[in-house]
Amino acid sequence: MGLTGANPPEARAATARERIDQTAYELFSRRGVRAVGVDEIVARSGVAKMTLYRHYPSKDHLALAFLRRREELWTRGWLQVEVERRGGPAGARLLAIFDVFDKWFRRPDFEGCAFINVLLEIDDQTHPVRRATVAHLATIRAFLGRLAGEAGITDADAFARQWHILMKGSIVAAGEGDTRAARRAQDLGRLLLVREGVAVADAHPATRKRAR
Amino acid sequence: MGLTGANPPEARAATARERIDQTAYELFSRRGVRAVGVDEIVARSGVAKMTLYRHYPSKDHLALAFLRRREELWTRGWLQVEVERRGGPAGARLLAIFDVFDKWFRRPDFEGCAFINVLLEIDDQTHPVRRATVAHLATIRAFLGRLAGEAGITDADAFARQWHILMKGSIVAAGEGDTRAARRAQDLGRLLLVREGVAVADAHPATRKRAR
DNA sequence: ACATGTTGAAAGACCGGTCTGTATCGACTA
DNA sequence: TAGTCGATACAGACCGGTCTTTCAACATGT
Repeated sequence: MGLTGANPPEARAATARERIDQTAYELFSRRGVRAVGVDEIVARSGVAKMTLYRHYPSKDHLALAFLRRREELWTRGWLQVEVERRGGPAGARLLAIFDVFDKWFRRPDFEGCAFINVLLEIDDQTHPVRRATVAHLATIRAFLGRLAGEAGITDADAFARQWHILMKGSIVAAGEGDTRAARRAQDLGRLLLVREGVAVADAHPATRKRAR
Repeated sequence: MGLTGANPPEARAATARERIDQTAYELFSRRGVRAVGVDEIVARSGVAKMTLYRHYPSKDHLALAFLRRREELWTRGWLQVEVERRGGPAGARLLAIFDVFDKWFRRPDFEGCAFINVLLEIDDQTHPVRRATVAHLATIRAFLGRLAGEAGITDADAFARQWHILMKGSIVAAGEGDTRAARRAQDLGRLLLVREGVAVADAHPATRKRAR
């Protein structure tokens, strides 16, 4: 059939597909799924339109692939790696999420959370792309639940949902232009950890509130 | 010139404009600005397209008018009224925000926060519609700052920004489908009020955490 | 009271552009 | 020679925005 060659068996196909995936990642991450047309993806990736539609039967399928890639690169490959790299007890790693966010929010090309962006731009609750964003957000919450369990918190799911509210709220605030949003959410997170009986180091002196 | 009649001087014009405004409000609130076309607004409001474009020179102007109306009806006419109606000290009214949100989140036609929705669907930071959403969100924060001042909190702006993070985070969580998001955020808010030295009533027994 | 003129609004055709998705064709290559 | 890919044109729908036609309500002159 000649489908698999000798040297680059699917290297050429992977090359074209990878160019599509990477371009879609960059554009969808920043501007959402609806606001970016396939023509722009085709033009920027230097690929034929038919090539795109041979790899993905529709734009929605490409959007789903983008969300999977976003989880792979952002959630797992960046957020979780950066947090775990900082090590320490689980409580410290939970707080470290907002250290990572702080750097993220200050990047001039801050693009926001693609899962939230896509979630809010699709009204239809049954749309598969919207459902996928909900699932990917649940993946993030599962990571939080794991850390909560490690920290000895009994109701890890409730804790993870509260922590996730802090994360999502700070991301929207950063989108509004508040570059200190991560520190504000971290301060709230510290209060929650203390209430849950998790040992927590003091805040950095510069941002520490006066002692009660 | 006959521009102003006797009985309905501009009553007919106001009727047409009001139908446009109301239809735009319903559609934009739920689906955002980009996803709704002017043709649909024209069709659903039973108005001629030219009538719309005589009142608003462009769709963006209609979007700006919608955001103003949203602040008038939602922020001032609903949220602030419902919160103030519950009365009590400022701390209790801050917590009451999440009582109001709790009812809101449980409504089957929950539509989310239009300001957040529009904010996230426009990438261009200089776009006037996007800037308007930022301003309208600041209006909400000003309300929070007023309550914080009443509660005797020194840095009312920082407090308002933290409280707003809780509100926005819970709204996104509700959009994901978490109907308990308001209670989770309220619990975090209570921790913040206590830390700030504001007297706070205990949580409702049903949702109260075991005593520390 | 009646004819006349003005005006706002509804209906809908229309314009150029963009959307997703398809079809075609030519070049290159294994 | 078969199969992939890029380039391009195209189809059909929809986008924001403009324009024309038609009609009904009103103001005015006599």
